[in-house]
Amino acid sequence: MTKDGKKTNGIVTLKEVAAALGLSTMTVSRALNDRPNVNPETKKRIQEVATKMGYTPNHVAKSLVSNRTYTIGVVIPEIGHAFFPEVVRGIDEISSEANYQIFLTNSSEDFEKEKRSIEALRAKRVDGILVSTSIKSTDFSFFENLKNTGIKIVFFDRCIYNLGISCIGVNDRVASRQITEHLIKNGYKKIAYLSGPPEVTIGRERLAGFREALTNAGIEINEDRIVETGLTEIDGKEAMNKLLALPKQDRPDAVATVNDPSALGAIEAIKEYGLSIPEDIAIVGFTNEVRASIIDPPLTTINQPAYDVGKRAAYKLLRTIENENEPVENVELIANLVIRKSCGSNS
Amino acid sequence: MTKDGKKTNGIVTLKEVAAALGLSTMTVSRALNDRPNVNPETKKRIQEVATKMGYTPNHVAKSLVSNRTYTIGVVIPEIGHAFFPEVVRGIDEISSEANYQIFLTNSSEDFEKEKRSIEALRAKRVDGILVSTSIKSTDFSFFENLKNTGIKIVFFDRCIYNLGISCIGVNDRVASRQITEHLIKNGYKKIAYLSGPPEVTIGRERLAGFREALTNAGIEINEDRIVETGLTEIDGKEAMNKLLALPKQDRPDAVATVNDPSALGAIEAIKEYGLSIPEDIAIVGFTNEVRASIIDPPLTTINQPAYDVGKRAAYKLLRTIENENEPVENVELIANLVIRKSCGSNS
DNA sequence: GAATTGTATGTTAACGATAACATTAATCTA
DNA sequence: TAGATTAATGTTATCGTTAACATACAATTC
Repeated sequence: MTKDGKKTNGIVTLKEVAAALGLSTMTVSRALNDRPNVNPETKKRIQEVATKMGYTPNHVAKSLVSNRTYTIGVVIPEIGHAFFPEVVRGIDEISSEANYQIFLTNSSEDFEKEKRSIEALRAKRVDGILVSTSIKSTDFSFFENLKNTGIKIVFFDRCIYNLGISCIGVNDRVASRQITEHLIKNGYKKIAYLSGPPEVTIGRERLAGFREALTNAGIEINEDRIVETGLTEIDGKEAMNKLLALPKQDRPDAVATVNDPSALGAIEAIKEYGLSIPEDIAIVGFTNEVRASIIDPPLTTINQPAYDVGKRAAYKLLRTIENENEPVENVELIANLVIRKSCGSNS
Repeated sequence: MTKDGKKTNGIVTLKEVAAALGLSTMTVSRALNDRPNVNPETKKRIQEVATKMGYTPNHVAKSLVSNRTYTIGVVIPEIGHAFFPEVVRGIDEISSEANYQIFLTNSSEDFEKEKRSIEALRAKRVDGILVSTSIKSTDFSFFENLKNTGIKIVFFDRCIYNLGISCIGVNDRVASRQITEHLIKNGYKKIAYLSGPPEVTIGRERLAGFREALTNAGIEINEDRIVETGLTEIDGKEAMNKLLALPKQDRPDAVATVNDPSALGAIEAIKEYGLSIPEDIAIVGFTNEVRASIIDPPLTTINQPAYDVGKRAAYKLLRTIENENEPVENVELIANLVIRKSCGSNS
């Protein structure tokens, strides 16, 4: 409290600025927000005093009036996967330009944490949410209910379809088919697949692309060579060890994987087993994360435009927020094949 | 508008729940916040109706009353550096446990963007800010003024000292000295250094550690072999090329670097120049990011406990927010030497 | 010069929630 | 059984800002 009985917690309010000037708060508000009908001289005086007093507008109060927070929530499943920080970089790029702040939450692939985070974001009245689902997000009704509360949502990378929610992803299925076709072109026949969890779109789509490639090439699919596993290095290593334990005639001569981390884990397993890449077993990844180009041998993979996914997703969400009639759409960005040595190509 | 003239934007308020029950908002508020003096039966009825109506508390309004947002701002200089996502993971871990949300902003090493972000965070009335400064954050008075506004701040990794602001970092100087000593122990004499920008603590401290090691060992410091450069791969490559262009007798037999990315860039330069590592030139990094262990040859480096830095920084900030008398402190976490092949050791 | 228009400013109510105080009815105390 | 206590609920004011309406006065119009 000051001596005249007014409270001061150090943060200057409009009212205090107004009192210092002998004006009403409304006039001060108008001046600081560049509204019309303020005497230019008054305005200048107000701005000077406001600056001198260290006034910062209180967006909490503004939000309460305007029902807009200029804040979006970003829900990612694993910040430790190099793909996601790049996506976040893209999201930040677009949203900071538009003067939105982002709440980042990391679910660590835990659906319960994901749900709690989203509840908290709702309570904080974010204007919209960008979501990449965890591998355990199997209860679609949660997102359906969420959507029915009226909050704007855009999925990215890992989407749930048929909910009337936009999705920004990559052409997973086609890219997966292409990289598999590349292995086939290089002469491999006994091609195995380290598949991601079927609960997420990327898991299903990439596996589907793999199957398409084999089927199109008339190669019979040996289900024993398709190993369902997780998305981490450790998962990849474990799954590869299972394949290496197969009888020699069943062992694959090439392996396609759901993503780079699992490919890196598989490479470790193959090396430890004493086999060489690509001579004994060829391998390809999916993501093109930072390690792909420097691993020995360099990993043939699919380049996923993570930064662009982030930009596009943020852009779509902002449009959905600001435009009542923004249509729901499914965007597939192009992920292209990056040929290195691990697949037996010599380029 | 509904037929009885009340507005509904889809989001249910306390007042609406109260009206539906024929109670006052206060009773409903008490019931939903588990306050005493509510009839257990009434409480149960209120909770049921609130759930049925899909009520979510409005934290914006709560914040206006309580003057607390349960929100912290995180300002990082480059989300593309693998170190920072790990730090963010640690921050998220602690803050989500304590029911705080984090605003993430990426300055891209741009001081102006950093300042704008911090202003925005202030306007959003975050309870505190975690900052790792950009390499261009040279105007210390900005942070001094910021601190004087009363907002709680904790620096991490890249700090500014003597401002009365806590800092959670690692023992950069000592670790840098140790890794240089390791090179000396391995018999190298003409040791060069790719130094980071002197504007950030890590740049100054690590260089100081390097100098200490040479001085302690009685090795004269050749200033031509200390190249000031940035923190990225490209910077490292450029700087290394300068060293490679020195007359042969001046060329270093070993290189220490400010961080792993610059070491990786330098490795590229050395390889392209046709020299081999560590036979012709040994090299060491600093960070122990994901690529360090899989590059050829594996990179000897300093393991920086990024995740722990994030946890400790978040913890310190929350304590500073919630405890009026929390002391200012400088915490140095221990970063330890990780010996691999690039330094000429055979372990 | 009365009526009109426009400019600069002020007043009141509202956003959604809670703190602080007020009321009512039931229960206890001596 | 009067008076005090407690439990359950309600009323009012407030957080910082802005929308909507209100006022005062100067400048313009006919």
